[in-house]
Amino acid sequence: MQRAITERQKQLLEVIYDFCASSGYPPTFEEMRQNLGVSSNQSIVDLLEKLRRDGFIKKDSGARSLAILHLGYEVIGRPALAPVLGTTTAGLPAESIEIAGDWHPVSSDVAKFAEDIFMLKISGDSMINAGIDDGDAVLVQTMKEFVSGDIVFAEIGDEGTVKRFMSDDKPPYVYLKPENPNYKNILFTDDVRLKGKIISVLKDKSWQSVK
Amino acid sequence: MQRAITERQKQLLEVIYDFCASSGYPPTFEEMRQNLGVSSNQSIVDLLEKLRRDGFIKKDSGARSLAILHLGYEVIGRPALAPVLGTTTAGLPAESIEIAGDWHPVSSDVAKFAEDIFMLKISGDSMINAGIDDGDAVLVQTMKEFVSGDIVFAEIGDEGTVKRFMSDDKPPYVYLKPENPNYKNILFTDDVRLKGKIISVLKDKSWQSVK
DNA sequence: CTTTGACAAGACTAAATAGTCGGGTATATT
DNA sequence: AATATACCCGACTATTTAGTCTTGTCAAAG
Repeated sequence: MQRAITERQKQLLEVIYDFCASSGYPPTFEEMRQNLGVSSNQSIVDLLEKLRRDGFIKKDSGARSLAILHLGYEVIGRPALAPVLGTTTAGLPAESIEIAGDWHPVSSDVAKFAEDIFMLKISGDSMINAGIDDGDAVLVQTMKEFVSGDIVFAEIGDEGTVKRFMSDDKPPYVYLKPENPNYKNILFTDDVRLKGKIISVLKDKSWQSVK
Repeated sequence: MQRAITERQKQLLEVIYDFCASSGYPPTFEEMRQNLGVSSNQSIVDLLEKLRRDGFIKKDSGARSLAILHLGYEVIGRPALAPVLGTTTAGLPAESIEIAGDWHPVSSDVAKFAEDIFMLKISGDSMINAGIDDGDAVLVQTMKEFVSGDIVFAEIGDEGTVKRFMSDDKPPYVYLKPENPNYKNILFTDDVRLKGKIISVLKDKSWQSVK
């Protein structure tokens, strides 16, 4: 069960990247064959499937329907895509996260981390004093360790929410703090699972397509 | 010899852009038809030809073989660069802005505005309650009109600073408010010039290049 | 020494997709 | 009135393209 990228897979990834960079759109199987120097579709099919399985690309059905998601160890100059998982709440934890199946382009600097990054749309006003308003979007980097003061994405039961993580010497010790005086702190129970840290806040409609 | 982009052409351009942004690859004729709400291929062919003629897109033969080139009325489709102007202060307005000559890749959604966008590194803690910490970076979109509550980038004399713009009915009427109780409001004088609004906050080191 | 995974060749089929043809309307310009 | 431009319809064809099938090599792992 080898999951590290192989030399050949890396080469194909580079072929795809180079093609995109110079043409502006992704290559066909035929074009990948030529640039990789193989004569069989099956080679491409196999390699693409592995790249997809390991999260390097996304592949839909249809002509040229592939996109590079990120590169594991290399700088890539192309906007990569972060999955938009759905809408979370910055108010009362009410709404569960659902996979929206949509993708948002992120800068390639961010995309370097992208194995563990996703994007959430915020609804609610419980974090307005932290600069996160209703309608904003946040990029969440999944991680396991947090320090007091981090703004985190947490699941409470099966609901997702964004709050500030607080860890004190005195009661209530460890809790999630909404950045809005109208909301109460959320105490830590077994039901609360921290998933990641907010690394970027895209204000309101600035992240959406412009009309 | 009409060369201005028409409303319909602009709509198609937006359809293409939106499709690319969410899928990572360009749309087919069929997909463009659906998103534009027409039933004929010819409509797409015609519109594409005009967009191509006027330099908005490139079109090769083959499936999904089109790409948005650059701008006409907006920057589209490719990773753009936002100039990093330097370090501003979120503490006492102390340091003047200097061109750092550095560039940061931004997502293509942001890049649509990019003629008027720049990025600043933040030093100081005067905006911590608005979620902007020392070491963060912000994207500033230059604009001329502001509403109370906007987080703005302002020049005071020859120094740059990021604060919340406030406009009240009662004294002190119009002022810049640090989001940190340890700092005092800054009253509006002739010396204060609002330059733009913060549209994105990139937390701490998440925006830097990783090694 | 057998199995498994990565990779490849070449031929084939099914489906997606571009692109054409021959119309049409509306509006503005000359 | 005549001409040009932008835009649209619906049906049709040609081609591109993805994807499958079958077979094979090689190297590493158990």
